[in-house]
Amino acid sequence: MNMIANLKTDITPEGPDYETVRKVIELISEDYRDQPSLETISAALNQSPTQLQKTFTRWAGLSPKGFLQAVTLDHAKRLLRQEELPLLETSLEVGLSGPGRLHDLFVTHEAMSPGEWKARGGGLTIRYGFHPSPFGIALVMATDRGLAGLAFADVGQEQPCLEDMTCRWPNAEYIEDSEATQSYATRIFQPGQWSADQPLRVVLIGTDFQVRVWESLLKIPLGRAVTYSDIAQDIGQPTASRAVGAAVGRNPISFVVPCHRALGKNGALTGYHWGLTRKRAMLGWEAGQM
DNA sequence: GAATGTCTCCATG
DNA sequence: CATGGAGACATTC
Repeated sequence: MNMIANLKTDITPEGPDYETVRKVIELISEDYRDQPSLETISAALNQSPTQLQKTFTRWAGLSPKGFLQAVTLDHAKRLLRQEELPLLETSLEVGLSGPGRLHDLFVTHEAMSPGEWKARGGGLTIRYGFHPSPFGIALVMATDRGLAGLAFADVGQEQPCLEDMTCRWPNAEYIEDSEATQSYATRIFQPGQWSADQPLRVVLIGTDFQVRVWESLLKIPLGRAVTYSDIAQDIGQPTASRAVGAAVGRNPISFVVPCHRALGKNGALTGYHWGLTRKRAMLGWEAGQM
């Protein structure tokens, strides 16, 4: 439990702001029919409209109104439709020089061998730590080869979140070491520190099929989105969209491997392992980074 | 648009 | 070999 005490001293204000933002997004997605005004929302959260506006904008880089805009079906469709650039064919190297990726987080990745996957994490040492993030509490997991896991939890839900992750590689050795994971957290959640010069090292641990799907996800730049069938196409199995969905859902490095940029063919968000609210939050937050 | 129902596909265990 | 899912599509309100 002392991990929670540590949170306060870590990067702020991004951590606490998310609680407010989360409630706003939740409220809006439940009552979207009534088009709740800023006043209604702030009253429900027991805050003044101006204060809410301020918190929200600090978090999102967007006004609540702009954020709402960014999370509508219309906008999602727009993200999907920008087909002028060769999207999934774009290699990381090509992306490096592309102006559209200037503000994206750059990643180099390696995949574990099938043998290593079969060992279910055996022989692997994984260090982990909880850190505040713009999307709630982030669980960061790293091997000496690089970032291996990134998960999210709401306050008080750290334990189930940790189990969700450790179950995936049951034979690994786990060491709580938030000092070791801190630099990853800082790097990932501060767009100012995203740079193409020093890409983030990432290790993909999964089945062959899953790894191919995750590699495909890594090619989606900030401000774009693809459908599950696009990905199926990209990995050469055009009819496997449903299996792709399952694989996307098992992505162990959420956010860094941008599974939130995978949408249904009609632009609907369709699902997210760490909660649809978080998926909305990520898409909205990213809209504010562009 | 949203909600509901049906059909199909394929990785996973 | 059974299973079921973060899909796709059609139909209806």
